[in-house]
Amino acid sequence: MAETWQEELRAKGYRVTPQRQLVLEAVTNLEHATPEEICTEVQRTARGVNISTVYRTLELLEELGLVKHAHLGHGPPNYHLAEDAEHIHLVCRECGRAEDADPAVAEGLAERLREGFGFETDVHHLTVYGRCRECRS
Amino acid sequence: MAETWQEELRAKGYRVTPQRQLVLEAVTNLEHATPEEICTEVQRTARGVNISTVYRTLELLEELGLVKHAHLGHGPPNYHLAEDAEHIHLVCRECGRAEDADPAVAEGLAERLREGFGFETDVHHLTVYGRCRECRS
DNA sequence: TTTCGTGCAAAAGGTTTGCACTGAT
DNA sequence: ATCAGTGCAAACCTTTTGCACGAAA
Repeated sequence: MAETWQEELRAKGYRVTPQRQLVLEAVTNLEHATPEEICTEVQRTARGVNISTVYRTLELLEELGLVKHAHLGHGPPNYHLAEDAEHIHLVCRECGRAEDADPAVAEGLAERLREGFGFETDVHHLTVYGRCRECRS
Repeated sequence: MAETWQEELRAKGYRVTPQRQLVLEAVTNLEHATPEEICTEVQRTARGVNISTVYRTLELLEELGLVKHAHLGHGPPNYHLAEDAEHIHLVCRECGRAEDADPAVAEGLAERLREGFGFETDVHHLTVYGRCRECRS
């Protein structure tokens, strides 16, 4: 970590604002959250922050590689820190809940896709649909 | 195939309508399509069909197990016949395009998830995010 | 002081719903 | 003759955009 994200922002001509710091903090604290949830969290500290600012900030932070998002089922996307431990999402089609699993379960998948399709897999965002233990019993 | 889907519909108290037949035909012909695209296809034959009918019909057909849907990135969901050959989706984060791959590339994944999590994987709906060959070069 | 970033409000998708009428049974 | 299904319009929800003001540099 040679430089902080604040320095990186400034180096690229972006400004460091309280809103941007708060959104990043919220993503850090919530771990997995929708834009709406992030906005609510931010507003606990700064009531005035607008949802459109949250969207714009998330887009920026993703561009900088600080956060990532995944699509888990129907609803809005789900944001988390890029530096969080990699994991895959198991989404249950029946109860809709998502649980995390170690990327090791997908061992071999990334290699086969790279060799067979020239496709560089983002294991971070692997989403597997199916039925969870509870719903099966 | 002991009974046709029309019989199945009637058996469950639903009615067989031209709209339902057309939507199922459209899903069959388009192979991978959004509700909007399906609607457009249906309207080539029956101009009056409304998008809300398409949504209601897709929901019904999915309930009956005739069609399935997957979420590929940002946009609207993607419907296809349930009986279509199983395949996984490779979605490129850069250009947004999706290509299909043989489920064999995910060999071992389903087994590990079942044993480790009691999770029954729906290989049909496996979506892998990453960067495609073109965008990498 | 110069722009960039923000809040606000409106627009823009995509999806759902209420209602009266139509048509499958 | 029923009442499920449909078209239509409006509501809804999430996300994007235009604009004028406020604040970071």
